[in-house]
Amino acid sequence: MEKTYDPNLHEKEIYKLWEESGYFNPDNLPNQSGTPYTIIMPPPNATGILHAGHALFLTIEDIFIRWRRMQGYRALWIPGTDHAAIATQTRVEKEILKKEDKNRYDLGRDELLRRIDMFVAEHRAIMTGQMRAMGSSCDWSREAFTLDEKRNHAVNEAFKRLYDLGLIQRDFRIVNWDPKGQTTISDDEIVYKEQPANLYTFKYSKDFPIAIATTRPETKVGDVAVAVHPDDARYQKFVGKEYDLTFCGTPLHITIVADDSVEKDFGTGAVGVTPAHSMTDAEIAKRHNLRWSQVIDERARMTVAGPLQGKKVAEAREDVVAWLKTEELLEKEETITHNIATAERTGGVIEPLPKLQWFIRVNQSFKIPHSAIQGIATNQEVTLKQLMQHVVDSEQINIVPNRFKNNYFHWIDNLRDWCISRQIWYGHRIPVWYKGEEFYCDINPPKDEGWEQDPDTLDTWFSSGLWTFSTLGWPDETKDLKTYHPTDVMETAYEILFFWVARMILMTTALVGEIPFKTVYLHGLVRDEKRQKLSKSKADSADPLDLIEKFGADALRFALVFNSAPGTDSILSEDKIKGMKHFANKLWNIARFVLSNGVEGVDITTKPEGITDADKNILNGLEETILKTTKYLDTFQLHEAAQELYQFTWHTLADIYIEASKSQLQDETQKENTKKILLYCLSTTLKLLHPFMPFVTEVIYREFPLSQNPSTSLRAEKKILMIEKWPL
RNA sequence: GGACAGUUAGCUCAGUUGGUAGAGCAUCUCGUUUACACCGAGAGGGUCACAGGUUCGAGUCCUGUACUGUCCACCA
Repeated sequence: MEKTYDPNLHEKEIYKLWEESGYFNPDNLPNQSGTPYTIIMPPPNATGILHAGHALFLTIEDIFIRWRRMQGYRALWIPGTDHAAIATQTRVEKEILKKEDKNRYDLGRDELLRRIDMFVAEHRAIMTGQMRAMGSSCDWSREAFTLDEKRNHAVNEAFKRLYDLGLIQRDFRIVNWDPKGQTTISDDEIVYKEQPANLYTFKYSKDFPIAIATTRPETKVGDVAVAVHPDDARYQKFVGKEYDLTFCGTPLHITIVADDSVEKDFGTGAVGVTPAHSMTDAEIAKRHNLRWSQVIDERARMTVAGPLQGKKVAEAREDVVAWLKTEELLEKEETITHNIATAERTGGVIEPLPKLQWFIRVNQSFKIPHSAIQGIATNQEVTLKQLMQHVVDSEQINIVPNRFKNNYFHWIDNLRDWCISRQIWYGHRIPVWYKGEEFYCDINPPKDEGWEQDPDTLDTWFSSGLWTFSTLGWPDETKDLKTYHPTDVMETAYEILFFWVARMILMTTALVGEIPFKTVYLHGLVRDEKRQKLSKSKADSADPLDLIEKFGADALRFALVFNSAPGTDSILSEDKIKGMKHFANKLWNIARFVLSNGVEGVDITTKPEGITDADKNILNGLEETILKTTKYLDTFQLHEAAQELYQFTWHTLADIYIEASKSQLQDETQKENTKKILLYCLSTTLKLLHPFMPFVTEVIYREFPLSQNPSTSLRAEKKILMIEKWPL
């Protein structure tokens, strides 16, 4: 053994040893009667490469998996990647535009998809390489991709079943339209940005009795009503009256309505209702049976006949304001700050538009075809919202840390129907065909002629929502599905609780009639030394591979979990990783000391007894560390487990007992027993540390004399630490 | 506007049923010994944001205040 531990000399070889052992696949584990234990990896987006944040989730999940595997569970960890529809297409389109000055329509659907596939293949290869370098003991034979053939099959089947249950419906509604990306997006893909804006107060015409206020005067050519609060004494006398007038060259028919949603104290207390270009206005319109008048198109240009026609909304706004000034209708112009809705991926300003789209109806009640969920019977009438609430409320699913429950329930309370159709090309095509007014929804195209498939694709979260069971073979009744579902832990970032976790719960309860997972473990964000959020879009984000090269995968892993609690953001500094590299080296040298003391033939199959006080103390200390580490892992406190192991290994085993052993080894009456205790402590410590620092512990274990670890398997010459029995 | 966190040693953070304040890094002193200088022995450093309250006892529970951060909603 060299004097200092050099990770680069060993890691690749050790990973190969594990991979070739076949034990990443639970079907090959020696204990086939063990309880199944499952984690499905949150699939990273195929848009980039992994950063330190991904390194954190890989580490945490690998710790759980390795620990359970050592405990004799049939531990399954399925790796995968996400096609991330909008994110990926946007990314590739940007690149093509920059390099070739071409847009998606110049290339055409087939060519764009071919380019995206190439891009994705390249990034998937990089990412799986990174996962291996981290030491991830996932089952590569079951690797999945959200857009591969099996997952596409699951998506089509899921769509059809939900459609047949009446939970998916095509409807003409106001949706979030991204004029830049030329697609609809869901409420969750909106990012609000605070910006100053002008709030204009004016009347439609000289004769109109009520002034209204708006930041978007150009939309007023689409107004059909003015809404006031029912209790507003100023306006009560006008309610029910109708006015015909001409606004900026456009004839308008305005009805005065009373609606509770209007705030008396904001602006003039009266709202110009534009049903076609505002969600809230559409709701008012619905309540009062008002018609819609669309005046803006998909390119954010005015469609209304007259002077504004064809103009961009920003220009039209200036024109309308100028007209108001000329006509002396403008009463007030003030600057306010307000939140502007933009698309998460393209940055485009959202234009609410009425469109015919596909929706998942979260408040629609249906008879659940099958339920193994406690408190929900097969064929019971439920809604998706109720299912999502029930499984968390009844604690069939636990969230760690618990405080995130509040967020979850709050999100569900505010949840509206989910728009799932997208006008982008990359993704799962909607399995619906049209012929005139006829619909055909099935997993395969209709046999007869004349049908045309819906050109749209599905929101990427639709396929991600199926992830925990589509990776296990659903809709087929596979052995995997029976064995490994529901899964045990969903380990992911708290950021993604709504986007993803909630949707997995929705899909799984409705389609499988089970919970997707028993525990949701949420980790925090990893920030760099400047407290900046790491993200794949930033070029300067530390590549885990660089850190591994510099400090070793074990040091990186230990630094990521050391002293950072679940659900809490943490800062990863090179100093911290360096400290953990020192720890790996310390362990290495403990091993060098123990193994250089002639331990060949020492029997550690039975637990040693202490002779001296030092002996007794270290054995007690070890016992306590075993108990504590196991308890901490059981309760998802990895940071405490890591801390405990660090303290024991360095400051108890090395600093105290090894020092004491030096004199004991000189004493003939104590010599043999001391060796036994040293070797026993080392061997046990390696097992306890293995889930956290798999490489160095495995390397050291291979240095044990053959007499200590003869292989029980045909697959290896020596026992593999990875499948040794956990000390408790 | 609503919700949730955080505020503990110079820095980064732990501290789960309330019981005499902890770790890593950094600092200072000493030290070369069957492993390790990526080391050892030792030391300094905190009225646990603030103000009340409950309690024999509060970093930990309750109320309020201040600052920082995050999420959700979104006002036309």
